[in-house]
Amino acid sequence: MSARDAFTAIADPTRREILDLLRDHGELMAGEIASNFASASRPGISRHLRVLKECGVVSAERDGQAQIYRLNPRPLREIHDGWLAAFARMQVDSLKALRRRVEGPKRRA
Amino acid sequence: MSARDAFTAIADPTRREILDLLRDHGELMAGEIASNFASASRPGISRHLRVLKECGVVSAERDGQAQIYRLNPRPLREIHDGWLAAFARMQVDSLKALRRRVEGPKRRA
DNA sequence: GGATTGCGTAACGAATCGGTTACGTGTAGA
DNA sequence: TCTACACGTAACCGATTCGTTACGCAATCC
Repeated sequence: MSARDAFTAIADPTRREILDLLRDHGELMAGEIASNFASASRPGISRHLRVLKECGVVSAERDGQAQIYRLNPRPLREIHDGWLAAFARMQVDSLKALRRRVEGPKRRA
Repeated sequence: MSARDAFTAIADPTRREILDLLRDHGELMAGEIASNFASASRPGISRHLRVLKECGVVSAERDGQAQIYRLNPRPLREIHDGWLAAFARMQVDSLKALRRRVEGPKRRA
């Protein structure tokens, strides 16, 4: 159970879809979430939900027999504002790229 | 060769470190990159570099016997400005959370 | 030409992943 | 209490991941 961080959470496309659903609907029962997927069975979704919970991007609450899942956007925003921001700020500087292409590979010691 | 997207690229902590190095140094030889890791051997890093290249977040160029790697920030910025932005915009609305805690779980049909 | 350097690849193994079916458990309702 | 429902978990499977060591190949240096 090593790398249970938000990067792991969003690495899988099915989990990203789950997060999309929760973002759009606010909160959803486990079954409601599962019924949105033809690509995976209910137990499969259940395990994705557990992973998402372990990664801290989702929280669950019992309500009778229902299990209500809710999004916790904080870890995602931390990625957005933290690690990823440093790369998003980089301009793709096509001038520099062009010069590289014209002049050929930069010689180094 | 299924999911070779930028989400896959950044899922692994070693690959994130490689991207950090390239962001800080502009461009690096494969060996220079590998020498920064005690946790992985040179062939291991070489394969990470291949994955990063397949994910489109890195480009490589031959220069003599050196292989020069360079960052391509565009896919990362696309994640930042695209999918992740929708979650980053969500405020964590602690008032709503408090109300939920006070009133108990929201009853649903 | 022969040795050295830089780097990729093949082959292998342990661990994890993502899916399945079958089952167990707690709550709701008759 | 008996039944139905919602959900999680166990067990199993094939595929992938991430690390290793051994090797091959092209370029450079003497």
